Amino acid sequence: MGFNYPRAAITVDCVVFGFDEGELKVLLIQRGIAPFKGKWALPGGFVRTDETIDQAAGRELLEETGLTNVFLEQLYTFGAVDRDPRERVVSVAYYALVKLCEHPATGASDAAWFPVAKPPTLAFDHAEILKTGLSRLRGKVRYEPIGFELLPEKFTLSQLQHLYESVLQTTLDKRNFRKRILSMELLVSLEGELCSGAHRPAQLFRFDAEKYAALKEAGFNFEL
Amino acid sequence: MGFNYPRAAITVDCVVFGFDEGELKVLLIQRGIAPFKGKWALPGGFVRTDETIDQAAGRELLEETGLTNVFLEQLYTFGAVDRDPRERVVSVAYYALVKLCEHPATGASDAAWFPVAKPPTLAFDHAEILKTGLSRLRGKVRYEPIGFELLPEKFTLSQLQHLYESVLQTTLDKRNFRKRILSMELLVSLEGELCSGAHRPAQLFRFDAEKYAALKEAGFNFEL
DNA sequence: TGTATTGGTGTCTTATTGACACCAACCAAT
DNA sequence: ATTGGTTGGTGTCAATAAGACACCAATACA
Repeated sequence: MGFNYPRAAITVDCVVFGFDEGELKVLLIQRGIAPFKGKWALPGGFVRTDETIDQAAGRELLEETGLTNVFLEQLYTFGAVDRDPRERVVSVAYYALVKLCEHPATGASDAAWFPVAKPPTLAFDHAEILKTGLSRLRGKVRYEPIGFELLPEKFTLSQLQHLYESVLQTTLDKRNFRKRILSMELLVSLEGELCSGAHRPAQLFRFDAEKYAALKEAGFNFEL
Repeated sequence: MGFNYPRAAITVDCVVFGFDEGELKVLLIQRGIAPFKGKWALPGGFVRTDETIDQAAGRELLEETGLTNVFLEQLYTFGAVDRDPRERVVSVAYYALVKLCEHPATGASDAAWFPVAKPPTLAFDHAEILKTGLSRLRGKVRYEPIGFELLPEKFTLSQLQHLYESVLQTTLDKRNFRKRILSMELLVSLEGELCSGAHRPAQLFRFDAEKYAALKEAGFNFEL
């Protein structure tokens, strides 16, 4: 049964997060065609029959934003009957985490970064998808070291703290934060490499992904 | 674009968990038709164009197992190209938690409960879906009070502890477990109602869902 | 030279976690 | 009636983790 029924189309949509100027941002595309022409929307498009859904998400991300080789994970599937005014479309949403500093150009001229706190009016049910993505990011950042996906390879402890404060919408004690994050021994201090500015230079660190993988295998749990 | 492409079919599949005889179980259906005729599979079927995916999951669960009014939540969407040998089928998987004691009959005669630890060979990629569901359940049971969905309305603290031990694959200290679970004040002691047997009778409790909803609203987090 | 800005550090108090052992109440068998 | 088997129910203490808290250092720029 089922093979002769009219079929829904399947799309992917990507909630692309970036962190810049101490603020969490989302990458949106301005639609050039109806419906919702001129409105901002999540990058995405139709899934082809010869590619997996994961592949479709990666492909659309590359085509629409120029981004590749970024953290990309399935988020949730949205299947309300009327979510697309044209016809039945089921969308498998993904979320991506981008090292914004290393991908400064968004590629497409119709793409722009918006603060997640005050996005423009979005097409389709993309506001709901964004909200779901944000909620997932907030939940996951506390027990998986995915925050590093939003920072450059080399970062300072202050940058990391500000990232967490921004994502979790809270403030953290500097000494306690440094104590906890360093006690996990997942950060490698890049001796001699400093970050300068109109103030005392800061020590740069990088996240040791291999060490984390090994520890995780052995039962270690990252937490906050 | 996209509207004239050949389209994948969309199905739902449900990982239905139950708890019985101190063991976590999953409800499977023996397939009566090809492909995988005679093999065991997760209950599921095609999504109709006039229903949401959530509705499809609930409907298929009712049609194939007779279960209704149970905890049902989206799990993950599986979209490998060759996961169905007939043609391209994308499946949105759900997981359900059933109070097995209160739904003793499975309805359909081709349905049966299997221990999640040693399921039979499954059709399609259902082994992977089951694995994903189990992993989700293990993760979620620790920070959301969903374990109660697997127990009768009235239960003893020992039953609850055995449920957690079974799901989390660990052993828990009786006194510490009771101390923690009671300290949350989410269990209502049903005075005078006892559970008898060939031993000292046990106090029955029920989970106070309204109180949990209120506390959660105020920022409370259930944990273990 | 001094002022503004961010970087970096340790202690102490309090709260949480985790280890641990015994008696109680019932049923069943003798 | 007594005994043995089985599960129910309870509190303390030690170790660990969490959280509050303030000052000096290094640089750029005026």
